[in-house]
Amino acid sequence: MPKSGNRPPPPVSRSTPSTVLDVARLAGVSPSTVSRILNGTARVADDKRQAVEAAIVKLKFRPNLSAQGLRSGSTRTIGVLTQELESPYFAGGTKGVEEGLAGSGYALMVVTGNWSEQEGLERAQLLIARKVDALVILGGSLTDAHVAELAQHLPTAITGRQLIAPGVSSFHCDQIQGGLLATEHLIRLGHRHIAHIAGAAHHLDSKERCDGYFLAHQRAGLSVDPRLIVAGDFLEASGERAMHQLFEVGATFTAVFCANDQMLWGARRALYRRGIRVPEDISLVGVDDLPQSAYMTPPITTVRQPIHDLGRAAAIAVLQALGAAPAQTIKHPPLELIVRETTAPPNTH
Amino acid sequence: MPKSGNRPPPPVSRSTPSTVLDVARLAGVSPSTVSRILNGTARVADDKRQAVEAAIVKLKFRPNLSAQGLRSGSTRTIGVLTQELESPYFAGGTKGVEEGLAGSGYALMVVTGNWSEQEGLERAQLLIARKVDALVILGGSLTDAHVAELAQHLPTAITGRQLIAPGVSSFHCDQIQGGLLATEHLIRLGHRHIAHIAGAAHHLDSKERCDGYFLAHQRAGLSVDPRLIVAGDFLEASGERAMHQLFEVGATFTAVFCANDQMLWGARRALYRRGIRVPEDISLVGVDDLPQSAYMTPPITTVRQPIHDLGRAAAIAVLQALGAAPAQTIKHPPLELIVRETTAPPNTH
DNA sequence: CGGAAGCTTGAAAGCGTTGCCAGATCAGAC
DNA sequence: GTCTGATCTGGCAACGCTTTCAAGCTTCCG
Repeated sequence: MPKSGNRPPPPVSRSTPSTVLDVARLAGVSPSTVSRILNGTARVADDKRQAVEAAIVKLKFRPNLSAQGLRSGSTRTIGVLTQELESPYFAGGTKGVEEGLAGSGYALMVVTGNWSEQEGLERAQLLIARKVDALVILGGSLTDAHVAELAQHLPTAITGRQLIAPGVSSFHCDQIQGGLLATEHLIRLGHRHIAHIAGAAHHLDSKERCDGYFLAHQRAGLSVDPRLIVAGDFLEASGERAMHQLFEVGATFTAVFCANDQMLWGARRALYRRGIRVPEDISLVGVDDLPQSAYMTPPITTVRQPIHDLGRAAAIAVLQALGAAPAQTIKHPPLELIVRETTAPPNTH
Repeated sequence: MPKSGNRPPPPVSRSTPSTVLDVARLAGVSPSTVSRILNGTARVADDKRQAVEAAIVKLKFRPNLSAQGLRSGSTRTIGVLTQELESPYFAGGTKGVEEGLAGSGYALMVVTGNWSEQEGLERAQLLIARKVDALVILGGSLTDAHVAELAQHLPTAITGRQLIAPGVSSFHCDQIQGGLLATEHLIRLGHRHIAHIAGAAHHLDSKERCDGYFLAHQRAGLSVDPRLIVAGDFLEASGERAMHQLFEVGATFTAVFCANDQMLWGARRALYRRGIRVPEDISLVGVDDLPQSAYMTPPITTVRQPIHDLGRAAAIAVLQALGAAPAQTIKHPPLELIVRETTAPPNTH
């Protein structure tokens, strides 16, 4: 049993921080002048400015954000609703938001919705109760209506879907295209029996990627064996389960398109368990290009999702809505197929 | 080029939220009474309480946190200093903190130090400037002195090191033990030439794990070839580099203890590139047991770090310091070896 | 029946900041 | 020398909330 933390830390005395009034007194000016210098609201004589700046340094003065918030109504905080901190995909999005906010003076308040509509909504409302200045929603279990309703309270940006509503910016990649890219790659390699492990049933992304899968087949004049499509929930375990299922139905296939990398990892483990080689026996393509995918064995072929850029774009969009960033159109890169080593021509023994 | 976000969202009008005064007026009482009901500060007659509660619901009243913060000095926010949002290890810690805070009414403000002492310190100070009520530091590039100095301003908890200082709780697992567990496992399997890919040079964890590695050898009466120790920085790329280096020096080894899983992933890719089998030719052990490690091929043998529990413990500790959680000793599980499939007896061909 | 004690309630001050308004200062023009 | 206008500065109120203080009311005891 580790013993750390078993004894309470010794208490400590903390000094009261200084206020504008302290600074004003030390500099021999009024609080208003200090405020003006702090915010650049008006011209101030050079000697006073210097006196004030010296006093600020001397007293280590930092404006009280609660007071500023109360006065101005702005907390200089952006709320982020994500699904799960440990999901590499959403972590990437959150990081993108952080990057987009860098240097803006805005801080991040992160809450998680745990993939649940109910919980996501509650947490988002918590964020609003805390008076965050804007909301960034990453992906989503929330309905469009909910998002629109939240956006009535504050500027909102959402990634992973297209949503036209007052006060909301949305950033989204066409996931049909993602399914298309992945499946066409497989078809081009010569695969004719391609299975699909789909994402969570009610998610738009799942549907779109599946549509892309069908579209690729259609364009190639290929038909799809419906037994080759099995549902997952975007998590590793479901991918593993799905892969085993695929073998149980007994349909033949030489490749699998997984609706995301995490499910692909699970599927890959199922294959490993069964002693089936990748890509010699079965090819695998995923979606997302999570950081770990490049380090899997073999490294994974996948459709890169610009999740970083989407997060950054969302951050910049709300900053713009807040007047804290120059208005200009925000771009992000498109989906891109990253060919690594889980795909090869089918094994025609 | 995706077109999302190219047009600014339509503006929206937002109504002003209601205040205690509105509630008081509607309920026919004074603001003081409303406050008393909100905070349970004093007994209030039942009829007034009901009137106030009805008014709160009717007006959808939510207390303004900035005002509360200004008045009471508490923002009901805990600052978390992490290294990097996308690191699965630190994401796990952050999640632990979130769990520990669940239901406490405190929210999370996360900043990242990017592995840098300088940046970490700046971000922590930002958190303090924002008047977070307490600080949780995950792992760390900060010196003990810095942490102690931060703790003068607010209750602080830190994971990943033992630190006795006024106002700080620390939660830590003995990493010598970690190195020992991993290396002894290898020795027990029969390995006699074990390489070590060490972590970032100035990190205590790196040193301790390396010490454990030596200790295990010493206990088994084995000597260590110093050429078998090569430094990394805890990131995947460094593990890959280190593994190639190991082959270049020409010393023989049949197993590698990697100071964390991420470097192990890199090392494993180097092995894959060289066509060397795991675990038949080379055994691999890591530390952390990141979620992805179980899905690598083959699944990774590693020393599980209870990072979740450490984060949760840290959260509870600061809650206690804040008087928001019952005082009791906080426990967390010890390090544990998870034997999966990257280790086997050495190949004695 | 008077007064002490206890309970509930309202008035008001103030947390630290900002922004309006008005006063002060100064330069320049007549 | 006086007046106008521009420029700079201080006073003061207010943001929404909590909390102290004291007043009003009830109850109970002598």
